[in-house]
Amino acid sequence: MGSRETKTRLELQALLFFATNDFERASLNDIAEALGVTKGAIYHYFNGKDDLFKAAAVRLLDLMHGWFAQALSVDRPFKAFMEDLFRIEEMLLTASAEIGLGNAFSEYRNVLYLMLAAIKKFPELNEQVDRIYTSFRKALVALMRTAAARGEIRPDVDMEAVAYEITAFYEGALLLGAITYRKDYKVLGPRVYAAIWKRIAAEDPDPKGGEG
Amino acid sequence: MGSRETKTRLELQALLFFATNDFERASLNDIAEALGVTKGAIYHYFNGKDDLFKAAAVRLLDLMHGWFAQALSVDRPFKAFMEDLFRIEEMLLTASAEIGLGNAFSEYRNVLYLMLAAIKKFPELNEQVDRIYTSFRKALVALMRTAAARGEIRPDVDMEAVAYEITAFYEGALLLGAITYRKDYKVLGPRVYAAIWKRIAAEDPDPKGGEG
Amino acid sequence: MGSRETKTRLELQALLFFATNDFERASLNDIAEALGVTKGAIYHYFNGKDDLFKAAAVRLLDLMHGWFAQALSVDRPFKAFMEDLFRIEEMLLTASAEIGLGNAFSEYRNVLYLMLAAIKKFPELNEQVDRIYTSFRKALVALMRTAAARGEIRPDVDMEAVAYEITAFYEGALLLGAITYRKDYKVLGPRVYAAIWKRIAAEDPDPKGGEG
Amino acid sequence: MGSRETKTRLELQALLFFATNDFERASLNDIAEALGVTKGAIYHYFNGKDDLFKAAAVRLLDLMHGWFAQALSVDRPFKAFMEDLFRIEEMLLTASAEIGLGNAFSEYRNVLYLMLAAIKKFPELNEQVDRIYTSFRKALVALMRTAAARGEIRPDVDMEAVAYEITAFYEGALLLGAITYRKDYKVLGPRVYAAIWKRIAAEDPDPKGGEG
DNA sequence: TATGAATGAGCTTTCATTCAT
DNA sequence: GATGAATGAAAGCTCATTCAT
Repeated sequence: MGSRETKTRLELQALLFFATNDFERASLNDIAEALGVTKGAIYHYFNGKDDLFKAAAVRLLDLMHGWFAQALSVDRPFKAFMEDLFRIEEMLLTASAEIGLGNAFSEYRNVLYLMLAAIKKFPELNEQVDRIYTSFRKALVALMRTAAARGEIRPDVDMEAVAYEITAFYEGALLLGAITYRKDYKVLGPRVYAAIWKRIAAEDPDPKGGEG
Repeated sequence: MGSRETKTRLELQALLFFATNDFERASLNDIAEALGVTKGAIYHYFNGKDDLFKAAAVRLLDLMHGWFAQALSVDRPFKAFMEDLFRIEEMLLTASAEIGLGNAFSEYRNVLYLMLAAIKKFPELNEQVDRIYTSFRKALVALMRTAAARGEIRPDVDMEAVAYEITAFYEGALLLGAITYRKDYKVLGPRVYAAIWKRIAAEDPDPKGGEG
Repeated sequence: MGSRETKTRLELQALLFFATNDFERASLNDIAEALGVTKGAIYHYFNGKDDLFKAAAVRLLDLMHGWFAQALSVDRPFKAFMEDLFRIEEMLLTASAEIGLGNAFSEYRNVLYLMLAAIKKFPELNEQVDRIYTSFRKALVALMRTAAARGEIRPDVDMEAVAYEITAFYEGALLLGAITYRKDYKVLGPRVYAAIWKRIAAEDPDPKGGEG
Repeated sequence: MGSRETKTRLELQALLFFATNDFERASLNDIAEALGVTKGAIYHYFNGKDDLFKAAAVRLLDLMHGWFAQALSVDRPFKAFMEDLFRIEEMLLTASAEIGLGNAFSEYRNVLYLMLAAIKKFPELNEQVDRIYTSFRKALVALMRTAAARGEIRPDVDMEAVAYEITAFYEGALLLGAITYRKDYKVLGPRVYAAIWKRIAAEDPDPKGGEG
């Protein structure tokens, strides 16, 4: 196996490891063992512990970018997209398994903690994170434009605000799930999106405007 | 100065320190210096580095609980409350200064990182965190009930879902601010809340239902 | 309670504590707690941790001296004395309880370890230990002289050698009990002493000289 | 030099060091310096200070087992064996030098202290110690059987009791030498064994049964 | 390309001792 | 007489990193 492939493999395995192990507390011995290689091998491919972590984090951000892009690229009704948002863990599992990461990301919490740890340690990653969320919001706006053109949603919607609303609510719901261990978002998330949908839908299905 | 007061002072000073210094990366030497005591003194009051961190985290959660409770206890129009939400950093600054914590919490990001680090390290804190957010949402529902009784908002609103929506969006907006360093929430947050308000307000100020 | 009495009490309690706790591993905090006083109080009466230990050890040697002297002072047949030797733990228990030391010395092992630790730490104690064993052997010889005068044992016995034999065998049996946790001495000790007795008794009860 | 050899070397050197230095009082810095390696190297091979001590102690017990076995394996008259017992320090010196331990064990006291400290600290070593002394006694009994078959000692001797007597007296004599610093055993030991020999010898050289 | 023994700086922790009260 | 908060020196231990092989 060539050098490039080995390095990639190590990055993915490290990502897998850091999904469930705190970077600062893990020793390079632990990491090497988890990766099935020796410490020396790690120093062949990376400039040290920090470098390995950063490489793994960059790879995570790349993967997230791909996952988000893929989730938004499928052409389908906007409503269907919104309904799918909280199937994130299902999506993560499928995506993880596809690239050999197993079920390390079966909990979004792991992704969130890992991302936050990486950003805190390498503030320069903020740029990349920013790009991910900016493009996510841009893609949402694009989706809404298409949906408006198709007559799915009203054309006078403040699409930028709604895109931000969806993104922030989505992240917030996952964050609350991460810090309280209650997956309220599985139940309440769809209800909230239904309300948002009602607000932006082209034809109000309930002329009286009542909720619930 | 008695033992109890000193311990409390150390906890608050540690909280202050951890607001801007990563716990795992800080050595006990750094911490002791920042606290103006010797390492031995820390061990006199705490069972070690971790114990000090946990004590500081518990104190933070207690403070957050108090801040939230106070913010929700003032009797005023629901709309005014919503408009105030994103003045969090102002509120934090005032509250911090009051208890001698200076401006360590001038950025909510610091609070968020600290809280997440503490929860990851001490999962048992989840219970306390859960209590904070649960009571926050309950207080929101109570506020809405009062508002409905006063005729401010529509009585048929799914208050539970709206409370969750506000909480999650709020946290998500702050989280996005933390990981991207863009304070979009200062601009977009109020716009989103305006849209939510329009949806639940007793009298629709825009009979045509358009946004923006 | 006066100062002198308190000091004596502390020494005895420390002895009690060191009977089951290794001196080097015990912290002064542990000791103070076990003694029911504060560290400061210990420094009132002693010059520090080592000084306390030495005082306790000296007290132990004094007690041992007394126990040995008492055991040898009772006027009775020499054979009876030998038969009693391995009732040491019974004797220790009685003696300990009498001076308020409870059952800390229910195992001779504890006495042995404590004495060895003290001698190793304070080689000057060797003199006192030497005196104890020397006087034990001298008392044995005196007992044998009396016994010979009474016609209990043969007058041509090499009393010094027998005294040494008894002493060394006795200590050796207890040592083996301490390092192997097998109390063989309870069974085999009396058998060995019976053989020794047969050798020194005035009238050979078994003219054929067979053992067992 | 391979790992296994280095570990063994460290264990033997540690044994050498602990023969004359109290384990609890010695710092790991002292030990590392004496072993000619860094503290890190010690942690490379052992799980800490205690682990190193235990490894050294186990090695000592192994060596003792070997020494005892060797001393008892030579086929010669039982009397000659008994006469040799108190040449232990000579034997130790020879054996120590053979395996590169120099003259650390020129005093049996050192062996005794080390063994007692190890047993107190690691009670699980008792099993191994027990095996050593049990096999010592068994070997003594076997020697006596052979001697009886050869007509050296009387066949009706209670061999088990005599084996215990010899072992306990031997250990006791060495213990007294250790705690009083008087090597009485060098003079009195042989005299006592002479008396024992007279008791068990096949032909009583002194028909009148007198001692000395 | 890969190893793992060895390092040493710096970490967390312990604790006998002091001293203001 | 007695306290216990505070100290600081030194302990045991960790670990990223190096380097001879």
